Amino acid sequence: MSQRKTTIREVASRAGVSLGTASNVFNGKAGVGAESRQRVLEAAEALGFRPNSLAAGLRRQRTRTIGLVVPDVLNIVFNELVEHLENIALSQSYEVIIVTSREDPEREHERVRALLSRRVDGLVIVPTRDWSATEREMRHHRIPVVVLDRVAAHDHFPSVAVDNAAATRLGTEHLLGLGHRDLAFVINSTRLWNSAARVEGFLAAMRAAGLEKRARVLLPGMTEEETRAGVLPVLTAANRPTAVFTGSNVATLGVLRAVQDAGMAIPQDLSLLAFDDFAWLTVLRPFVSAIRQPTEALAGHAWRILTAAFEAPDRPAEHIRLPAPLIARETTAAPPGKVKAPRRMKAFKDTVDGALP
Amino acid sequence: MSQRKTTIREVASRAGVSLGTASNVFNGKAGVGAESRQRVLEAAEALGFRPNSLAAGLRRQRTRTIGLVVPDVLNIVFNELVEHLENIALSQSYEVIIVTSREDPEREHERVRALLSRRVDGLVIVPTRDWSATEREMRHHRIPVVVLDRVAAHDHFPSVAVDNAAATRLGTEHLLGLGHRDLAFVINSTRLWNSAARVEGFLAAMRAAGLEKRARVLLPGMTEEETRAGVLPVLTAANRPTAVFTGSNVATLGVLRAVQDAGMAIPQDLSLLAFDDFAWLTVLRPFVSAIRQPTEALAGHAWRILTAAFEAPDRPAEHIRLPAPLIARETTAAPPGKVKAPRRMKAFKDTVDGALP
DNA sequence: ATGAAAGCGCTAACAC
DNA sequence: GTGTTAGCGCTTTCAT
Repeated sequence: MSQRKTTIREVASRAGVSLGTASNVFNGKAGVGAESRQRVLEAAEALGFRPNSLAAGLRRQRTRTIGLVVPDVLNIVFNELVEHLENIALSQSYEVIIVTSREDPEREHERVRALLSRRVDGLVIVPTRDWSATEREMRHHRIPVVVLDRVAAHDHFPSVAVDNAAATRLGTEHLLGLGHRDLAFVINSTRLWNSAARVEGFLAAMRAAGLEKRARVLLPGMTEEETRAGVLPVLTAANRPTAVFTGSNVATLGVLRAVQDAGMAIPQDLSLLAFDDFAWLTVLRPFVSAIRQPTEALAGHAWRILTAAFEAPDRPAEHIRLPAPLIARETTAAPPGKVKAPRRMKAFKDTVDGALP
Repeated sequence: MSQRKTTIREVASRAGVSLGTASNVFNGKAGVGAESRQRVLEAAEALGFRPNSLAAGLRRQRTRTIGLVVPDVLNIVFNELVEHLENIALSQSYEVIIVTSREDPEREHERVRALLSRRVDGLVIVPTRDWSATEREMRHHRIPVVVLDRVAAHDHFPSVAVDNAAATRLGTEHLLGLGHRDLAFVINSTRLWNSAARVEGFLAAMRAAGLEKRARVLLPGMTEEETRAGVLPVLTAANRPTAVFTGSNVATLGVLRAVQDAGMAIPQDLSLLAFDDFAWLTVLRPFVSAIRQPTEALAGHAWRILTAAFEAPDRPAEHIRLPAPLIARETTAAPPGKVKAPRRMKAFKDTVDGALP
């Protein structure tokens, strides 16, 4: 190999036109004779010409490429976001370059710098816990940015996410309505702003029910294994919760493993409600009740805001919050105590002891 | 924004050195005075300099970037491949640009052209059913390519995959050993060469057991929904199989839905063996027996071969086939007939009628 | 050890 | 409608 690639110059000379004319053909510019155009196209075909987008981007100072930073490619939520964003982008003849931070602020920063070096026109980022360095870099470079999913209360950049607090409030009320009183909310970290909002929604609902004392928030760590290990003891304790609400996919996976280890049955011994829904939750038993994020709509807003910023860079930051519906399936049911001693519908007043005999 | 980005020239002049010296600093070239180096670094920091990799790539004629073409970002197998490949690449200070074909040969071709325009140094591709156009393009451009996962019997390019036929032979023997005689193998399409190999392994094992008449191969389509719709009637027919072996994730998902629709219980009514294993299969009930692809090893080989081709482009194509282990869990058990009329261990000789009463 | 200069392949501005 | 030309920002000889 290493045989030099065909350049537009060679195409032009083969077609017997000037370099500029050939360029105009490939860029669909008006003012090229039908015959010349035809000859250029033929020459390009014959020579196997592939325009060098490095050169074009360098010259044009725009790449029609956006960067997308996600923490992880193994998380289905991010996959869906990637999928939708890429589809929208392609439909507008933009491309997206995906990089992953692996929940590591340093790697995130480094990956963003790589994107900046590639001169992407804009950036969509799902940030890590501590992305201040990354954020500073982006601000410094004055590149259009949209923060997706893991938003803060007051992001400097425009942001789009689900209304996390409302979503967990909804979920908690569902559990409460089923008769649960001892609830645990399991999430990886509250350093993520959206996680904090999820916790907040959970707590708010518990508070409204006068149950704040019975509300437990577990923060076992960022991985599935840490979650399993951290949750297991509370599941096997005498005063264990009767329902667990997980704040993310990895939390759900970890809790499920802990439940396995504890030899418990869902929903007989324990109810489970998951944040983030996807296909496998609906096909293996028990079907998991979940809160579904509208990933396509999220991606759509992110794209809209980003491209608007291409036109008008200095418009005020828009902040979108979408509702996330709850889908009740098989894992959320009445607590075990309920069966033995049916409650008398005192609406959130008294208690049913969820502890096992 | 639109404020011009800092260039290496500005950095150099601020540091009081020539452009070339600054360049040498950023590329870690020897022969730069410690003092100059220091000044350049400071200037770069102060100015927020980000080297323009478009310009560098254009000049250098190499981008230290590889392209990765996958059919889909929602399939966990491809996600794992992406994850591992990206990690290896980054550790060698290469980057990877991921594009998706969505199982569409035209989109695949178009995406590969985009990658070519970006002047990636090499390509790893998980091809679609009919990638002849794509393949021709790649050959024409004489760029190093490795075919991953969806390999053919005799690929022109080096290839790495699991030994598909051996894997399904293994799986089929497992089912046979459990006492099943009426087996169905469900896969999306045999136009994928690796799928063809999977079918072949299944058939070979059935033939070896003298059961070729009882072997059924179902090709319901590329989507989960098509699979569900196509499989449901055969599951509810009088002469239904007692075990289903699915050849891919989407087939598994579709079959699971069909099983749901049919109101059947796994493994009591039907055994299920899946090709491709992952976390959720091990955490919701029943735990699904599966054949696991060693994705990390696959990615490792792909990378090794690709980078070897950077050094020696004309070496003969290497073809790697790795074994894929079977992990027996809860979904594979003895067929229902077995309970009523235990077989007398005539080793694959006679039959147990798997049809339900 | 450092500087000057050529040029990677392309687009856009301008001339004809 | 078409051709010419000047860079885009960088790396890489080649002098010094």
